[in-house]
Amino acid sequence: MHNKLTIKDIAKKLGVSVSTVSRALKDHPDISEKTKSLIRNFANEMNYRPNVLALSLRKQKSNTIGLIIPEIVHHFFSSVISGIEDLTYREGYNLIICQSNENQFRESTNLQALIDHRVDGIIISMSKSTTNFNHFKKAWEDGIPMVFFDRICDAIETDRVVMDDFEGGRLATEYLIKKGCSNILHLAAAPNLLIGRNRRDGYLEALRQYNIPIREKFILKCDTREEVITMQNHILSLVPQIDAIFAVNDSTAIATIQMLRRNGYRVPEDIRVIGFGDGPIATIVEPALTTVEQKGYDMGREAVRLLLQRLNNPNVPIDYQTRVFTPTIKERESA
Amino acid sequence: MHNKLTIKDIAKKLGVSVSTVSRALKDHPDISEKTKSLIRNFANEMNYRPNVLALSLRKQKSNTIGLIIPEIVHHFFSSVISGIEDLTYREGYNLIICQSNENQFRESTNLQALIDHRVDGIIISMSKSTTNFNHFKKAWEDGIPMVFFDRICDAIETDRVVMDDFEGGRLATEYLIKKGCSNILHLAAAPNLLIGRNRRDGYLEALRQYNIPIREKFILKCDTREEVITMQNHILSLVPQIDAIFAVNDSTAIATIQMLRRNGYRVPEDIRVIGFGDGPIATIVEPALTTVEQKGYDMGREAVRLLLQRLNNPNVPIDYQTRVFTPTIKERESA
DNA sequence: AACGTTTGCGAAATCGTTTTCGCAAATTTT
DNA sequence: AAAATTTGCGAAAACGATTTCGCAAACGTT
Repeated sequence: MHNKLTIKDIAKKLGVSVSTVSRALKDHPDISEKTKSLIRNFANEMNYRPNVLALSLRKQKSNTIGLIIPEIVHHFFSSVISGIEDLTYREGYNLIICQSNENQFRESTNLQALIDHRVDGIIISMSKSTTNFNHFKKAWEDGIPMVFFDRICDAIETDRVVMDDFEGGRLATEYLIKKGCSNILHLAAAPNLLIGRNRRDGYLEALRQYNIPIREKFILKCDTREEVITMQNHILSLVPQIDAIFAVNDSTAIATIQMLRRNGYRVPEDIRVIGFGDGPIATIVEPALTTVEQKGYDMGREAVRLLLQRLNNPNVPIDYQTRVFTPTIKERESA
Repeated sequence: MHNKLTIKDIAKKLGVSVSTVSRALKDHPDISEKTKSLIRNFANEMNYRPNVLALSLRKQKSNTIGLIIPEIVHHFFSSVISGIEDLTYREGYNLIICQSNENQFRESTNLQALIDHRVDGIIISMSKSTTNFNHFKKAWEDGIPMVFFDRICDAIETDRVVMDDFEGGRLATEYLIKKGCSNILHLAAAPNLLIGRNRRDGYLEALRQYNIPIREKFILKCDTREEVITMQNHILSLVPQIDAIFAVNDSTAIATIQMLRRNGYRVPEDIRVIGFGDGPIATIVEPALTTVEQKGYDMGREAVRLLLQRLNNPNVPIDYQTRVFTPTIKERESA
């Protein structure tokens, strides 16, 4: 088994040197057409395939890029992976994927493993639990090209691909205001999450823009389906005073819609609800969820593009770039 | 940049030979404790990391396994990836992921790329459009260990991890029958997909078991949300004669439920609907979808286990194994 | 003291490529 | 016809590790 044909075997079989075979297969001008076609035909016939490992070792380039992602089973992240995979495939790169499981230790191990594998570059979204950035710093000092996306690490300077969460929060809130709402409840994420803070700040900004007073009690920490259930009574107690809800993510928004309907409220007639982060669940709920669209696939592709730009110009120093994806409102029925 | 320290550098710096360094780092008994600790300390201090590429080339083993998956953005598949990633990580393997996008040509290219990379083994779920199996046959003849999961290729003998789709189909149909239904429409997959055939056969078996006549017109090729919309009129024309629907997957089931409700039917009172393949969308729809549970994460882990079993016993011939995951009904409200 | 055995290490081959350098033979130039 | 150039190819050194083989020095045995 695994009797892989090598360039050496071909050379022996054909009575030429390995250098000649190598050159013939690469169409080097030093080799005569006659020899070239002899070698090429034989190689094709025998289905010769070069050993990528040997090649990478020799060329000091593995044509592989690494990806560290907090969680694969997650619509946004899997969309990003898909975008990354599509582009790397087209460009002839391979993709090694690691999952940090939101765990700093594992993230650090993954990073080391990728570097050990001599990947040409790394794309990362940081784990939630990461508070120490030494592993990133070390990799950065090693000079390995990195692109952060979505959950960026601001302790080091790298290329970045991010959503404009602030603008997303502002847009969502503005959308509700333009529909005539002025008492808007915000179901927010935990305050230590940058993303959540930005969305909340966008919410606040929209209120300010339209001269709507900000009320602290209209901002609730509530960012999971479960939490909606736990906080049901609290939320319902506020409902008589509000005419819209902006939830920090879709599953919270959907859970809220369902909770409201079970309690006799109509969406969007009585209360408008808007979410954040367009996934497959948004189209399933009734009424279909109006939400802020997150373009995971495109962000993935952009991350690859930034990385390749660096890989293809290894000695040209390029300023670190940050690509910002401005979200758009995906209008459906709930708001 | 990228001034990676090699074993040669260490040898030179310490005035010993490369072989000594290599052996010292691997704790070979031929090396004296004194030399060992000298070398080890230096290596640690300088943060030496072996070059995996060189190692793989020398050892003829890359410690990498390849995965070809039809679509990453898909709850079942991303669960499988997660299970695969978790176990490969724990066992010290790396994972190269390719996405065939349900495209035979790309599947074949991916396979070749993985083989070129000298992965130690490959885990695959076949693309929907694959009708020619030569690429698999060639890989099989090359002797590269393969494990198929879910969408297996029955043209070649390999290890397999499958759902018992037949039993799933039978269970789902039986469930409906026991609820008192006897005119059950089956929305089926394309006939070239084994999975779809098995689910359909399970459906037929249940009907036979309960002496319910089989009617060809109650089996429709319709396995996507879009197709439900295209075939809406056809489906609605059958509705007066039926009391239940068994859909080959969840998104079809959900699209059907919504289509039915828009047309004035109540689920499950007028028509019961059951799906297949429990994902997050099943809990979102109203009424929540009763469906056949698919354990993607566990299947992924099992695929890795089968593969490792072969990789760890390279010369022990093991009979090809097929691991069958028997599904269970996840009872919710729609059936 | 002569011989055998162990200890500790180095030289060199190997894995499969690419690439620099060199060198005959063929060809062109003078 | 001699000199200069070009053509076509091979030898060998990388890339970074492991591993077989060999060999000197130190040690133990009679």
